Amino acid sequence: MAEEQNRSSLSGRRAEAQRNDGRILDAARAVFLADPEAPIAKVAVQAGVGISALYRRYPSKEHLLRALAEDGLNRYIADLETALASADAPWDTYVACLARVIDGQSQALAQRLAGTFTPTPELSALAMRAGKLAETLFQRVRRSGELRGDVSEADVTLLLEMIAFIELPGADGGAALRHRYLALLLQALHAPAEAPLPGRPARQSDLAARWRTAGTV
Amino acid sequence: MAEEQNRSSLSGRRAEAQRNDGRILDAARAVFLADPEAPIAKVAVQAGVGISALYRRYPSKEHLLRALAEDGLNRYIADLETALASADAPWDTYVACLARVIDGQSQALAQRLAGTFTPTPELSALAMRAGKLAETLFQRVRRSGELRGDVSEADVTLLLEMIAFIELPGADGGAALRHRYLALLLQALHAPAEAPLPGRPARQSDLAARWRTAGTV
DNA sequence: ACGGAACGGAACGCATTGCTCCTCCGGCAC
DNA sequence: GTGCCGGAGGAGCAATGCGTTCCGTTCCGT
Repeated sequence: MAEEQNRSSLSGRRAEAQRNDGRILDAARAVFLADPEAPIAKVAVQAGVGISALYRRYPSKEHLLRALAEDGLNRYIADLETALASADAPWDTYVACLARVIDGQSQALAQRLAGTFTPTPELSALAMRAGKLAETLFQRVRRSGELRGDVSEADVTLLLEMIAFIELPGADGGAALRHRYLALLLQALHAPAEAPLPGRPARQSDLAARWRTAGTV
Repeated sequence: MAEEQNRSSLSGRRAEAQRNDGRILDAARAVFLADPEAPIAKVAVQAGVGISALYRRYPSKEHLLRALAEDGLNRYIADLETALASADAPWDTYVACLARVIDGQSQALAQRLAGTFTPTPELSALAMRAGKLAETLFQRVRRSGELRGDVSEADVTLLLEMIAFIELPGADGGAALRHRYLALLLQALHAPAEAPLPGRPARQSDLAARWRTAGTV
């Protein structure tokens, strides 16, 4: 049974199928970013395809969500690796990286998807890898001395999530404002501090505790 | 302490009814703050009453939501009026007021309730009144010169909403962190600015445009 | 020309939810 | 004590929305 026809040069129906592949993921990203509990039909409409085109690729809604999460994590990891590979000043690199993360909304996606599906070991591994990279990057900035001393990495994570919540109707959906408020926050995070912050820094364990609160009874 | 049962404290069934009155609103606030689309049964459970006790007071879910919104707006207005009546320095007054607003979560409540019910003229009037008060307070701070010049009132509103999104499982639900991040933001908002912010300030019309985004196509 | 891959979208069954309604309980007048 | 009545509890109903399946259609590839 030698029926290998997986050539990269596809045409006609095959080409449409391949195009749809990407369109469906893009549509899913847009739809579930706007409403994490959106019905699957909305994704199909946004992608401009029928429902069956969707089910041909993903056996269930959960599989689609998992694919989306994996995609988002990979983008996030790519941003982190770019920053880690940069030879510029740590602080400038960090600022640029955070801006890219905010733009890509990978953080927002991960956060909104939390609890809508059960993670696979593969996804957990990806998440752990991303966490390690983020920590390395953070430590580098910390050692550079340009970050105020009384904020933790978990603090920055929460602040980023916070910014990702900003959403406005309109052409850019509030992207410009997200950058604006990121810049504002970064000025406050830049050493030296005007005054110490009240309360205790957030801890990583505070963040981890949230990955289970979705639909439990 | 003597059990000061006033005239209003009626005996038996009547007393229970009156207690339930407050418990239901408190329960509704907690439940709908956690999940704006929670079923009404959840409120009943949280309040420790049956469903009929709830329907005896509010003819429908929408009425309950409206009552909750009105309650939240009134708390918000009370905070603003307290600040406006204060004789302290404008900046300090403002800081204290924002802290109270963040604590009361009235902003978060209003935001999460948006779109779940159709507002009555009375509610709109209350909202307008709150808006006027907030603007007056903001202008006073602006004239005091202690606020960096390149942020608008809508910017502050969005930043407050942003902070209100911070939510963590645990005893205080993240209240301490909300104060922490409010303090951080206020340091960045305090004049003089380290560097001008990118982008344009948010406009009131940007905010107003969101009060309709519930079920748009 | 024909087999079948990919598609669109109606239809199905299930889960959830707002609300109603019947039953029961406890205080109060007599 | 006894019967009445306001109030509470919670099962049940009807409606709605959802994920998934299924079937008829289109059109590429041979």
